[in-house]
Amino acid sequence: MDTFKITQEQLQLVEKTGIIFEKSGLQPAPARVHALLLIADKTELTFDEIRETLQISKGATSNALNVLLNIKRIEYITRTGDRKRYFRSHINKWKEGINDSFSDMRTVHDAMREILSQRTAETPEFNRNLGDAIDLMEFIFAEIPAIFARWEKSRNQNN
Amino acid sequence: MDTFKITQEQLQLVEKTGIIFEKSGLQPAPARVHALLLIADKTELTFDEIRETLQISKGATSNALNVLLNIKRIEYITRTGDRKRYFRSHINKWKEGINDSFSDMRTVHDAMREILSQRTAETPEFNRNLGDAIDLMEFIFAEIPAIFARWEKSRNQNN
DNA sequence: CTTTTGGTTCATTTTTTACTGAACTTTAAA
DNA sequence: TTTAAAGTTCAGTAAAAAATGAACCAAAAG
Repeated sequence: MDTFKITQEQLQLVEKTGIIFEKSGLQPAPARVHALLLIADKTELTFDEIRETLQISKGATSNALNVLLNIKRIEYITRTGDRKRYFRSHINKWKEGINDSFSDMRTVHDAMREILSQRTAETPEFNRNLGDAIDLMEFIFAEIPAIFARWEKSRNQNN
Repeated sequence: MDTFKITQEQLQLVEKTGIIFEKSGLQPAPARVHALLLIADKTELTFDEIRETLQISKGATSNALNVLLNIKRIEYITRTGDRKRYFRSHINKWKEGINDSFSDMRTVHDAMREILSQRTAETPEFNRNLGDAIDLMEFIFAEIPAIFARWEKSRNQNN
């Protein structure tokens, strides 16, 4: 196992990016693991390489990896005759990932719809504004597939 | 002050919606205050109405309202000869709000760009995938204003 | 003035979240 | 048949986030 190296700058970027991922809903350790797998020169890291690099306990490492596997932010590969798992970012499937990032918005949207359906009819202006906001969100969601398609197209032209 | 009333069902919906808002980054008390101002039949509530309805302390109420005012999720109005402030959801400015909900995505996007710029050149496939993901995000952001415009248009037609 | 209203502030406490590390499991070598 | 490697699990603890409530403040009313 050629000992994997990371620079101080990279480690700082891991912390910085980790905080951004925390804000997007990940716990601290999973956030840093995810960042590490995007930043490290080696794109496939073992449990122990992650643990040592981030200086976290086995328990925290195990938990972080399983959290990230569950939400499909990472995946792992194995090698014949090697019991270790090699974890890597799921960046090759980023398209699904981007789609997922809209799902929080969808959840809020659904909640708004339920609220509107429960509201008193005594506040027509408020209800209309709320309805408009819901409408616009729906409109945006409906447009997403077309945007993906247009992107694919503009991309093929530039190749 | 005609005592403002809320049903058990509405209160339950406040809790449920509050949890959704928590997941989108709000603290528990601000999340519930925000939900209350969307759900209550009375759309303009005073400090004490909010405090009593949600059964939270003055400190927590003060903090929650100021948090929500800062991030522009609520606003308040005053009435001549009345020292109280009447808080209400900023739903009339929901368009800006929806735009804001993309800003978390932008933050992640910017982080990804920094990561890509720092990456080793030794991993071309990984870098290309990361670059593609960044590209698609940029493409989506660029399309948003046009979507807003199309929505306005389709809306005017339906009126 | 001095009392009341409508809050704010902040030290302390409570609650929640996250991490540690030791004990355990499972598979594969030795 | 023992040892090691690669994790998992979970009780206990540490740390962080959030809420309480008493003291405070500023403006208006009495």
